[in-house]
Amino acid sequence: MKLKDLARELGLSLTTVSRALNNYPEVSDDTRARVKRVADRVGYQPNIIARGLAVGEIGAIAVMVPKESTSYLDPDTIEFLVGIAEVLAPAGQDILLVQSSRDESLETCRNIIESRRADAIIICYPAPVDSRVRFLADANFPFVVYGKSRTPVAHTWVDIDHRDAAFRSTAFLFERGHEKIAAIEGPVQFAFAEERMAGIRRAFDQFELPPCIINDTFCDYTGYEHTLRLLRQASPPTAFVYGSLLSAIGGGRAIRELGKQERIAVVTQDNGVPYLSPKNILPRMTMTSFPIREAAKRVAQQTIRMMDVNAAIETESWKPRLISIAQSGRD
Amino acid sequence: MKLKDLARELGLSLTTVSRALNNYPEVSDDTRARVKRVADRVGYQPNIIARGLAVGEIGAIAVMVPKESTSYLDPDTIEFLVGIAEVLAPAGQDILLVQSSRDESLETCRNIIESRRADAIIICYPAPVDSRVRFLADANFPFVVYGKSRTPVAHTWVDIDHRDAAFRSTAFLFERGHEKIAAIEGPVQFAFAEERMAGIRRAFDQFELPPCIINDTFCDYTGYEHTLRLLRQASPPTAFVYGSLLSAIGGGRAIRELGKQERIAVVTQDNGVPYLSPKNILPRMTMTSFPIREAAKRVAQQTIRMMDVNAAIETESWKPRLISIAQSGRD
DNA sequence: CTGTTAGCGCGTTCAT
DNA sequence: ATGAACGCGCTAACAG
Repeated sequence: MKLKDLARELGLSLTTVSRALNNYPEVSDDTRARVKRVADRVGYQPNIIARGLAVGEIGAIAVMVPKESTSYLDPDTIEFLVGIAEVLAPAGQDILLVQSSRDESLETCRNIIESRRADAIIICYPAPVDSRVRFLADANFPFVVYGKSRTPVAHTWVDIDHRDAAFRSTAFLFERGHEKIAAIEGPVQFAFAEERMAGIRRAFDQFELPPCIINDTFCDYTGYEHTLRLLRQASPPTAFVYGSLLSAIGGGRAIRELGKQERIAVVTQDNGVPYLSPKNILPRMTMTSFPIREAAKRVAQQTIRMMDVNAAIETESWKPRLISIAQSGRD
Repeated sequence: MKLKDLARELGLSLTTVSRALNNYPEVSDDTRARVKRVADRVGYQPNIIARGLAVGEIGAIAVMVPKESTSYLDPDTIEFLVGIAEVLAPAGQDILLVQSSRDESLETCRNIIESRRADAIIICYPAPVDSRVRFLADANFPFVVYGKSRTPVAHTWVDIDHRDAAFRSTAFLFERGHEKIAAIEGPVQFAFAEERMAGIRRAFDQFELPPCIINDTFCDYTGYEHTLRLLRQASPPTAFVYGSLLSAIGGGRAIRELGKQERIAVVTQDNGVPYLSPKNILPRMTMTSFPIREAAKRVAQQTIRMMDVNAAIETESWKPRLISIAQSGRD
């Protein structure tokens, strides 16, 4: 069923039918009513491609999430996607899920905008300096970044204040008398990892101690292995900071295995993933917490806003709550 | 940069350039080479929409996943999506992520095919009798279902043998002397839940005991609450079967809280989600295991196959492994 | 208020 | 081997 068929059935011209369906003001109310009624009855659906070609929009937004060869869509990324979907679906925008590894990300990005596969792009977890940002800004293509990068181009982004969160996490432990603290953080190829490291370093500087930071993929076994290794050292840490609950879970396992769960303090970043409840984890952990789903909603709203031709650039930084848990430690 | 621009740049006609890029046999080799070289240099990308309009294909496959009001994309669904993406991305097919609740799913489905938003549809977790199956089959639209439903229409599907897995899980416990077994299973609106219940009932029948099955959303707190409630009964179960690791995690927490982790046996279904490692869970659990990511890959391959006009209908059922863990129990 | 006409960018017959 | 012309289904100027 195409527009032409519908027009023939109604005895109207193609144009009038189109206008009636798209709520143009110049069609009479009863014509519009009649058109819509019949369209509804015969189940007419406009061909989205033809419409896209005519209007120059496709009704979809691409979400670029990182793909590393050994990795998977982690729970945080998923929660992010869920938040995006919650805003975009009611807005009638489809989501184009695009995974791309670091070195092909610019190419993928180009591909999306030149083939007009999407009307806007959301970049999730940018690199410290991300080539896509300049490219998209130059191309004047609507985009929003989830993550504060150092890319020297004005652009709209939303992020959690990772630097502040990491600083407070570390300081929290220092203030409780810990002197040997280890941080298990994410890969340096991501901006947020850099931000967290800056916060952690500041805390170490302030308490005049040399930093101990490890960077690796966030997942159970990396958290486990690094923690185990560190705890087996001659003078092991008495406290750990984890950049992700995933690593913290693995780290917690290592701590339990060594029977140290009463003597090691832990602070972790928590993104509020419902099924990764810290309640299940031992040892108990203090956390900096911000629901990534809410951040994602803001990203989506900003993206819709940026699709307006003369939208201004905005940035948003959200501070996580510190949820202090009575736990073991040196004090 | 459009085809016309490229043609002008090359001093060739639009047609020839198009044919050269699409590997038509009638263009001379050096013309083709020259065209491709220049296209590559100037970064020409065909407009996917215009191409779609001309060819009648859009280069995207819709994945319909259930959305329940209180719920989120759970880890299993995500792993499923990852598997889909692993196959579809290299095949040059985009993924259109579509969440829809049960009662609007048929409408959403219609919408997708009538507006030609996608070239094929993947249905994830069908209802026991799913209206979309008949609709898509009637419309002769390519689709594959992840999940064995009772819909009386021949169609291509891929699934894990849930009935067998659930039967073996339950029988495993009976054989170890348990007589009071409770099953925490998924919502009956999904076909897989029905399948699992059939398997569980068969085990109960075989051992001539009345079944105890609870149906609820799979998540931490439902697992927790049902388990807690049951364990506080007058004569509580000595063993639990969980349809999902998510519920099992919550259930395990309830068991630990009551200090019964040495006396309760647990069997769970495990979909091989990397970050939900059962290694972190107490009490230890026996599991029926099958990587949902692998199943998803099969689904994606089947979908690509079904996009061929005269593809035959195929069905695949995969048996999970039973991974027996030495654990507490009555024996 | 309604209809006619011209694109949107590409693939593809039909000529040459 | 190459090009001109048409159509995919729809929207948007431009008439009337």
